[in-house]
Amino acid sequence: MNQRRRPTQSDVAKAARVSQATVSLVLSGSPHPRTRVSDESRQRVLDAAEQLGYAPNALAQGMVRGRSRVMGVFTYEPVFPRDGSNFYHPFLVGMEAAAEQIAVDLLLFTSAPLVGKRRRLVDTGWNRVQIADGCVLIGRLGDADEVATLSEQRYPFVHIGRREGSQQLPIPHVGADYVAATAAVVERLHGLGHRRIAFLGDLGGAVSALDRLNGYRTAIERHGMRPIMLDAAAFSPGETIEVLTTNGATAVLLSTVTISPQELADAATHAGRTVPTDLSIAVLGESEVSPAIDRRWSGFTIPRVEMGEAALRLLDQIVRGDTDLPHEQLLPCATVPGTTVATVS
Amino acid sequence: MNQRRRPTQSDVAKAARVSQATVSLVLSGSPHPRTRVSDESRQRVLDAAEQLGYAPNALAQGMVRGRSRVMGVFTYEPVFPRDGSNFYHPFLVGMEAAAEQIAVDLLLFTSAPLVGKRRRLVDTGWNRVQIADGCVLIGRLGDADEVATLSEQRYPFVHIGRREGSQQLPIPHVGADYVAATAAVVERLHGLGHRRIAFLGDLGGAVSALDRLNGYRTAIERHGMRPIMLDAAAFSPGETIEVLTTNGATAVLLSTVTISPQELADAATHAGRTVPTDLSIAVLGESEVSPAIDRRWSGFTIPRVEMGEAALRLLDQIVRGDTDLPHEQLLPCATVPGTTVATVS
DNA sequence: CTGAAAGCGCTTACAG
DNA sequence: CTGAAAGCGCTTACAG
Repeated sequence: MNQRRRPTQSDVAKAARVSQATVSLVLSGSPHPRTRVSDESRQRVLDAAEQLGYAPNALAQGMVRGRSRVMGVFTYEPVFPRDGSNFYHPFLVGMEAAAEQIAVDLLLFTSAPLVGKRRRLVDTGWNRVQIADGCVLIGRLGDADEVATLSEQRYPFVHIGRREGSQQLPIPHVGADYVAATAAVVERLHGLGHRRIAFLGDLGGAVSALDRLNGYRTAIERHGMRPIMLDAAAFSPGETIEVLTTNGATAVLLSTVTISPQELADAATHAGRTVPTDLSIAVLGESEVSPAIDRRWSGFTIPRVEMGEAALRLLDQIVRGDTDLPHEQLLPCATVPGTTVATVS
Repeated sequence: MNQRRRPTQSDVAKAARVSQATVSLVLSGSPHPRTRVSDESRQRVLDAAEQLGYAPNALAQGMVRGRSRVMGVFTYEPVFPRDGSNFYHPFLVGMEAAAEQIAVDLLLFTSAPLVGKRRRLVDTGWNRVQIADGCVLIGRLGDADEVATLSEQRYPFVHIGRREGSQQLPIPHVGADYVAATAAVVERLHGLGHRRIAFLGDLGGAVSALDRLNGYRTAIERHGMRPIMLDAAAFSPGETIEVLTTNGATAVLLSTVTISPQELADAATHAGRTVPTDLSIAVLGESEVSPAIDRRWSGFTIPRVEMGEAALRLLDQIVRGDTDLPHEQLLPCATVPGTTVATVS
């Protein structure tokens, strides 16, 4: 009965007594078409479209234009995990803001089932990905092969988080400048009189961990200090404090998911050292696993909202075919004054 | 150079020395096709597709099938507001879980710009909406006309939150059973000996508020008690306590965004009444504005994750053309024992 | 200025 | 069993 299908350009054309092509020209033609339509025809088309409630089929437009004005967001883990942790939220805040400005919709690839703990992009999600003009990739579990495949296929994408590619196939990404931010923390501590500053981190090999380590080393060496690097995985909080004391450290930079700042502070207290009077603690950004770090911890925060925004903007430029774009965009981290660093006593 | 376009079925056909139609049949034909392909051809097609890295163009499939396996999520306010509030998050948790199971992707309509404080669905977003097979609508600011337009156009959609339509055009929705949940709270208090139970709420007229009020009244009358209904907008917390005392209320149900449970409790303390000894307080679900309610408050919570899941499931059924679906699906709220109600003293 | 035509990449009857 | 053809709704040269 009322189950009428949506009107198409042909319907409008019939009503306006023009050709379907003319309708297309009037309703969704380029602003500077090579062919013009008489004002009379144009008006008839406009009226008919209005009257029929015509709206273009975005799928058909997307197909012929090769663009859909949809940007994909692929996360290797669930975007909205059930456990209430909320790692991706800030990125999405930024992406939504940017999406509104560049007028694109965001497609979350929720159809790719989790295999093990992560989603497979290329296998299952591959043909789905192409619904979008490009894709933002987020997550720690990113697979190098998958990313390489995207590159090879010249599919436009931007990775959130620093990521090394190859000379021929660089990986466009938006990251945080951990090197500078970590160096700045060292500078700050040095300015407060600290001369024995330790680094407690996951010395495994993640890019983001290495960046922090590099920033630490550079700044330490610049001031002729001796680096004290501890692998968080090797010690319990109590042992860590012991080692710090043995090394005469008056400050420690924390870059690990193994020990929380609170655990470390508790261990210090337990050992009779007061934070920050006897030991300054600085946190090098929220960890990805437990993003919520209280603002009272001194250190820096990762500019996630800005990273989300920048990633979508960069992706948009890539999709538009802008060439000569930098493959790397590093955003500055914001210093957190906090209350856990102080002048050396 | 390497700027090769993605291979199409025609490319595969050429490589496999069959027709494009045969490729379609092999690669994305229905499980029970009316025409069969010889095993030999099939294998050649499969090999060629593999070799060329063929993946179907989901846009083209969507167009010809009239389905895209994309479900839209339309929120009248930003999904991810910058202020860090997080109203939609639980719904998205549920929708993502359901999306994975029914194998659809989620399209967030972030391209519709905010007009004033809200997005316009029909104007700007209208043709975008149709990229999706159907759409989940969430938000307090829903416009009745827009929803009516969707109904008239027979566009598949599901509203989250109870919503009355008309006889001819009912609005499919998933809500929470506030009536039953509120009645249950009254029952609980009655069981604890309370005989003068007040209701403090926004008596304005939102459906969800009326539901709670109805549940309250029904339960109150069932036990022959006298209803005590207070408009939260009319009193300060201090005055509220006064009125409650005057009315001899030993318990109060809180259903308002005007006064927070904590404010009310503080006012009670200030007036020399201890919670819950002298006054039991029950909270009738998280408010939409400040969703985080501590579990220590007795009352109930809104099953948002489940609502998100149910909404997407219902939408999927509607899209599949399931007829005779109930237009309303009410989910039970979970009781929160809490520590703010006690036996009447 | 306007219409007929080709084509985007697919699916699905319909002939051979 | 396989191919040629039509068509989904659009855009964009190309003739009149």
